[in-house]
Formats: sequence, structure tokens, C-alpha cells
Amino acid sequence: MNHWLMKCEPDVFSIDDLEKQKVEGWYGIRNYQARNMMRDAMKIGDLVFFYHSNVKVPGIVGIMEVISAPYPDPTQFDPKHRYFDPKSTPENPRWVQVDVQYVRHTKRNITLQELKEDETLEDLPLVRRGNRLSIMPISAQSWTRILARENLTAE
DNA sequence: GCCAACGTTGGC
DNA sequence: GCCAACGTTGGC
Repeated sequence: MNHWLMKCEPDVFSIDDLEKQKVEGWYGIRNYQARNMMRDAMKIGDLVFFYHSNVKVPGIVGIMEVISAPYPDPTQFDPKHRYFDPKSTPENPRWVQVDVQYVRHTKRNITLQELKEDETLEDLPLVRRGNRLSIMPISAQSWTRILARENLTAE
């Protein structure tokens, strides 16, 4: 099983929204590197950290599970949608999404700041300078270490 | 709201 | 295929 982290702006879609909905199609990936990882490496049953980006205290706020294989992101075909891609066709779709299911909130916001300060997480793409990937793989070791932070007292 | 760091686009 | 211009991401 693989582990992942996926970013989302909570103003657009938050962990609370996912809890209410239970399931959501993770549409809107428009970066080739992110897409390739989703398309080629993401499997049903994989666990994913839900990360809130572009907020006052960015960080990991929940866990979700991949419950579908990758399939074409419908928004790429919708001319009215902001994620419309005129170069993509149903016969040859460019962008994919997966369905994710709510698992749980983390006990607290595991903040970007504390992840940066954790020396054991130096390989985490998230804390590397200039990283803008909205989907990234998390090693099993990092996954365990990040989860262990849950029970620490927030500083 | 600013802006650094990227990714993408398109002229050549 | 280079690279300047442009758009976007996302922390701060």
C-alpha cells in the first residue's frame, strides 16, 4: 500500500466538507507530475493525508482513503468550468481523478511548521523549498512519524 | 496582499 | 529546442 499527501484549500473543499460528503472525486489536478503519480501509482486502499493549504496555519488535518482507480476528470470537458481543458477529449483525456473516502480527522492540525522542524522528515517533499506539488508520495516511515506527532501537545 | 519559486506557453 | 513572458501556487 502507498501513502500520499494531497493539498486542498479549505475555502474550496475542507476536511469537514469531506466528512459530510463521505466521498468526493478529487478533481482539478492540472499538473503533469501530480497526474502521473495519481495515474500510475495510486491504488485503491491507499491512505492519504488531507492537507489544508493557503490558510493561516497550513497543515495536515485528516486522513482519507482512495476508493477508486483513476478515471477521467469530468471538469476537463466542461467549457464553463475553470478546469476546462480545450485540448482534452473524451477519446484521449489528459487529466484523471480518483474518488476518496473520509476516514477521520487527525486529532489536531499537524502544522507545516512542525513538520519543517522535524529533522526526521527532511525527505518529505512538502517541506522542501519551493515545492508546489499538490499530490506527493509519503514513505511508510514518514507516514508513521507524522502520525505519531498527533499525540504530541500542540506548541 | 506580497512575492519567490515554479510550471507552461509560444515566438523564434 | 531555447528561453522570455506569463500565470499559478502557497507560505508568509
